[in-house]
Amino acid sequence: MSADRAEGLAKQFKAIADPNRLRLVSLISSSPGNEACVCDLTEPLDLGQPTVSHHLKILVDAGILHREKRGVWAYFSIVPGALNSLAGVLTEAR
Amino acid sequence: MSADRAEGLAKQFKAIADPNRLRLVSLISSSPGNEACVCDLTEPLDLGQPTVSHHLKILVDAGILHREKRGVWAYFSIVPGALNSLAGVLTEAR
DNA sequence: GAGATATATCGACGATTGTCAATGCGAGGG
DNA sequence: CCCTCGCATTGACAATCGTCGATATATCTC
Repeated sequence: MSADRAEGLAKQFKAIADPNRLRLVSLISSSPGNEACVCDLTEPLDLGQPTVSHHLKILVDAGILHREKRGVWAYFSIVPGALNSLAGVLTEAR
Repeated sequence: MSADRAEGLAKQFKAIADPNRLRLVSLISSSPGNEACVCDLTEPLDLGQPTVSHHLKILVDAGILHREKRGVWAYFSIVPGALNSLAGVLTEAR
């Protein structure tokens, strides 16, 4: 594996290598419509709103979550295939 | 997902969420016999021996690598199923 | 336009991480 | 027994990370 590819993959794995971000992904994927806004995510994680917003930004920057603003709310959903792509790296490197 | 489960999974993802550790896993899996010792891994990564040893320890502690000492050498191999288990978390949380 | 609400950004702080140089440790060979 | 070789551990350092309080921005309502 090249150093450049390893760098890119590491950034994506770093994005999900945090307990609160793992729970964010899990919460969003199990939400109605497969999407959720920040106000739905602060309470179950017991974190402040700026912290949740920060974690969501990291997941969006890594290409794992999609952000769509509708009115005052920002709805986050999982980018189709993003997690499968990461999973593929692990299964083929066996 | 419970906070405890998220904590445990995050530790495993953290172990592979580093470019040099991703390359270590890749190097070991593509080595003859699916194993390698530290001296085979320092040069391709361009890192010092203590640093490589440190990264390998993190991967062993996370249950991803297996360490077997034969004589003076320490041979590292990938724990069967460890990466598949992690990949499964990503595919089912979609 | 004034106020309320949802979210993003900023600045700061302690905690963790990746790396290295130096050193310790165990196994073999002479 | 001493010396060498492969590896692990320690201590230190800068860099990054997770979290929070304060503040800014944007959108809706009245």
